[in-house]
Amino acid sequence: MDRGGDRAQRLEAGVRVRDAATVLHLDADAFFAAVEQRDKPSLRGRPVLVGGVGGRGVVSTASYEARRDGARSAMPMARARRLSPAAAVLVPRFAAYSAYSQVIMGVLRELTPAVEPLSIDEAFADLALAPDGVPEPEEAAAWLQARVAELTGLTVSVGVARSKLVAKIASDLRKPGGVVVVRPEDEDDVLLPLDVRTVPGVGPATQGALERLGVRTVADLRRQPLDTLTMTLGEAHGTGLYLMSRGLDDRPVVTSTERKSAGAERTFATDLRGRDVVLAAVDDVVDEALQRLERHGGAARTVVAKVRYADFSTVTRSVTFPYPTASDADLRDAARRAVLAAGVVEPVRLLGVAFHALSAHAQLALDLDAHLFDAPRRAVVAEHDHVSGRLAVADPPEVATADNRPTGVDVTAPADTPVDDATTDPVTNPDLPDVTALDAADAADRGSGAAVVGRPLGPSPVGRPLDETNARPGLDVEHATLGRGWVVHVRGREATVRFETATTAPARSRVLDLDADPLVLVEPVGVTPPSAVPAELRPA
DNA sequence: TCTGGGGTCCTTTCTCTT
DNA sequence: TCTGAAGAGAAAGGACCC
Repeated sequence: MDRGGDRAQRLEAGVRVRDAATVLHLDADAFFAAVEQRDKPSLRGRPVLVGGVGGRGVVSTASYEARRDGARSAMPMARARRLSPAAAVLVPRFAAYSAYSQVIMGVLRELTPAVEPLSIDEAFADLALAPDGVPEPEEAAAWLQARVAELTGLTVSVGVARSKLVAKIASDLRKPGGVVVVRPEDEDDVLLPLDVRTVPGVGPATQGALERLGVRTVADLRRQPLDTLTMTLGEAHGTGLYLMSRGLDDRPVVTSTERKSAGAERTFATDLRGRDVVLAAVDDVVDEALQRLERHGGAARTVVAKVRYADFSTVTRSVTFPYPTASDADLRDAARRAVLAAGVVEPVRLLGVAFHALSAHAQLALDLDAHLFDAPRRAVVAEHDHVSGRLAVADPPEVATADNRPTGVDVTAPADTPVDDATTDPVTNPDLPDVTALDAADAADRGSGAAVVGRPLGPSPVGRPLDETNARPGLDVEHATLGRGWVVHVRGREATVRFETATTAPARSRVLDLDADPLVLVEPVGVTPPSAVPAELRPA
């Protein structure tokens, strides 16, 4: 027997799939948009786009009404708005989604303690570990949907199968609000006709590679020899797809996973020019990244900077400490040096900072370190030159400057860089109105009643008075006498607001003079079960 | 049409050590 | 002292997911 076939046989024999459909996958339908429609009654039944509202924003979630117009996730927001001109365009409110998510995960845990959240709106659950015996898949799914609807007013789609792979595919087959149970004997009927793109892990690049092999469906994929797939897609991906095409997936439902990295990145409305402007922006991004790091252990050993230039090319550079550190100053300094190592001479579109090799405790910087390490608390900047293939390692300066920089890295700003970039750039100077974004907002507002205001938000504005600089469409606000509502649009000192919540009737928008009627930005109210809505306001 | 932001995982290339 | 092989670890880039 040929070695490839032998290997494939061993591989298949090593996978132990279950013999019954006990893996459940739950997926909340159009989650962000659905939560917005719950919390904003005037948007129910209307197209809603949630995502970045600046000139470079993309759609995170489109409601089903907006999808009917052709809007999709990951689509540039500008295009989505052209396709769905009546859509309300809102910024994401993660605090609200997180509250709804916790309720949904809690419902799953009523069913079984073995719940693996995949993201804010998706989870696996192992029905085989249900405390009171394994439930029938259809009954479990129906109960889940009813309970989630009762507590949140949202719909979820559910797939149940004997593996994560098939359960996840199944939950996607009858969205929204569907239940698909695939029993082992029916698996091939479901899997084989599917487009290979529906297999998790097959994105545009893999699809293109498979297309060149003549593979379009899962059935086509199954006909490919293992060696062909591993040579085309690499060892891990190739063997993974070989097994997936046969429904061979024995990954267990894992209830806890360790966070591997934490970071932040920001795309600027206008490309940044000049070293000082870039470094100032790095500090803002580092602040956000440090906040996230704090929530996930607080210490990291590696700092990775990402720089995306105007032409969309992306460069990453990293700095690794001899041991994990929780020192904000050290981590910030490392991030600045890594960004400089990436080079900042061209216009910068995006800056990112991520911390890797996380740990709960930073090692103490003992005097001993001075003996163990030539320079304690000093990291190494490694500059990997992919053209020459050589790695230049330099002892970086304590504080990087244009004259005092890692070897072989040109971080000098162009001589003609204006010194007042920070004061002319609307991104770094929030005092300047973003005229383009506001004009676009007006246009959207006329069509939709919901609007767009530009510029990224700084630190959390909750608790601050609403004004033109911190206003974003969809954010929650409160008025002393009119109560809670949400921002439609702010121009100058004039705010358009709808005073409505999940428990009120839809409200007309009201225009307020912020000097006479100040509004305060507030946290989302949380999850309101439909039963809390007065009976006369509930939909028939 | 013009491409977000949070992540995970994999592959390739290289260095260092034994 | 030099050379080569093997393995571990780091760095960078890329694909993918939601």
